[in-house]
Amino acid sequence: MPSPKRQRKPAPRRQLTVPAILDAALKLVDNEGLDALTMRRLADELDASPMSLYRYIRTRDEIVEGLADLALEQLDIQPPADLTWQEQLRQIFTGIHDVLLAHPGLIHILEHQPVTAEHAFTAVERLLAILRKAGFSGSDAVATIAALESYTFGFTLQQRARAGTDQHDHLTRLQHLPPDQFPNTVELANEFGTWASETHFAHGLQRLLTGIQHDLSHSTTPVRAHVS
Amino acid sequence: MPSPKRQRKPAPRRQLTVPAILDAALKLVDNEGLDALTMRRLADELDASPMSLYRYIRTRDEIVEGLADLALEQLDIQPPADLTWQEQLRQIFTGIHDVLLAHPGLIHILEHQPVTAEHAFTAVERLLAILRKAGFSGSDAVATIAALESYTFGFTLQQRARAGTDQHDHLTRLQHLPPDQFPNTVELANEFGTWASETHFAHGLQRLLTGIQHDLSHSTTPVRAHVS
DNA sequence: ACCTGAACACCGTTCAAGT
DNA sequence: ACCTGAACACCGTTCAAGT
Repeated sequence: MPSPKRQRKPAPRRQLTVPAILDAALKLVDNEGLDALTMRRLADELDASPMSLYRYIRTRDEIVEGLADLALEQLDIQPPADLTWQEQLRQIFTGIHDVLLAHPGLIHILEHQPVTAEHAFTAVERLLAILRKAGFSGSDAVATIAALESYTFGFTLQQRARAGTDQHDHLTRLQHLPPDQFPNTVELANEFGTWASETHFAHGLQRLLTGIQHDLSHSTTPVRAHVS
Repeated sequence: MPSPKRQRKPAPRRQLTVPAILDAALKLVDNEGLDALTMRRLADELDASPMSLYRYIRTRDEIVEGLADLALEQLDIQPPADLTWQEQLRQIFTGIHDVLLAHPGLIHILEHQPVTAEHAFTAVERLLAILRKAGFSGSDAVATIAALESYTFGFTLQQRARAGTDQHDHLTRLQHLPPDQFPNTVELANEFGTWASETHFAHGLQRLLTGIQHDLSHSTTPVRAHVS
């Protein structure tokens, strides 16, 4: 005796939405890497057929783009304004580094399609503001951002690549190189155990900032500078 | 009247060899990107069946590893010994940058599997020698190499990503951001036309070297330094 | 409107078979 | 010894069809 109102559908069947799809995709990419993001795997995760996703996104690449934006949302870049510009930059790029590490797949996304995401623009705007206020010329500010971004990006990439390898193997391999051809490498093999560590990141970032500051304070001020 | 010696085989059919396979693979990757490196495509290029390649290599990944080594061979890093260490480092990392640009696919290979290739070791050894001679401690030398490599790597990656996008589109998009939210970005939109240019690379590298030098000359000398 | 199964043109790789 | 075709378990995506 079936009641007229009984509902036999397996569950209220949560609606598919773009955010739900992106959430599932980010989880997949963080846990298993960008390669694991297949339409079929993703659909499985959402208890749907691969084709149903195409109602919401046009192509797999569109999902990938969306992921970049999603992860960059976490970049809430507002260092205290009373810090020196060096310290503000240091905090911002350390924050970027942290987000990149937290989402292991993100870095492989950003390298293929340069950051056109909305949230990237707000970060750039804030960086420009800090640098202009510190006295950088417009073109110098842009060059400076490019340098800091390159360093942060490249470093995190090395860190990621390193994480995927057997560290012990690598060190013993270094130790057993022919000492006549590789005297320094063999002697310093142990030092490579800390290669691309967090300490290295902070140290290098600091050095880059030092160089930038040195450059700024020793260049002729743009105010009525004469070409000699 | 067939002569007993006549050979009817369609051509001497050049033998497949590992170097031949790698050469074809590198050509493919340089021209069409890492994704174009398919066993089937590669076999086509060599006028063979996909399966024949498996006589010489165990897996596609093995080809990719081989490519890294192949491209790094071109790194003939011997700057004149009478230059300052800064200048020697500058030349070496500019050289690395050039090789990475010359083989657009290489960078996407190196990021996934950290450089364990034979030729990478000789570059590291030379860098260590230069830095030790300049007075760097062992651990500092390693940190310094990591920083310079990160910068070079990250910069080239941005340059590559940039190359794949419509530059004009990007600039006009920057120009038309809401000026109240993005005043600096809009004002400096034109400056982004030179983003990740060769000039930027040289400038940033120089600044990083300046920071490294500054650090070195201001740190306590390792000779009988007291901990205060 | 929303979802789906079958199909197409691709992958890397295994296996048993050809010369 | 060297090469190969068929097959397996995957891809992204199109298309016509289901409710």
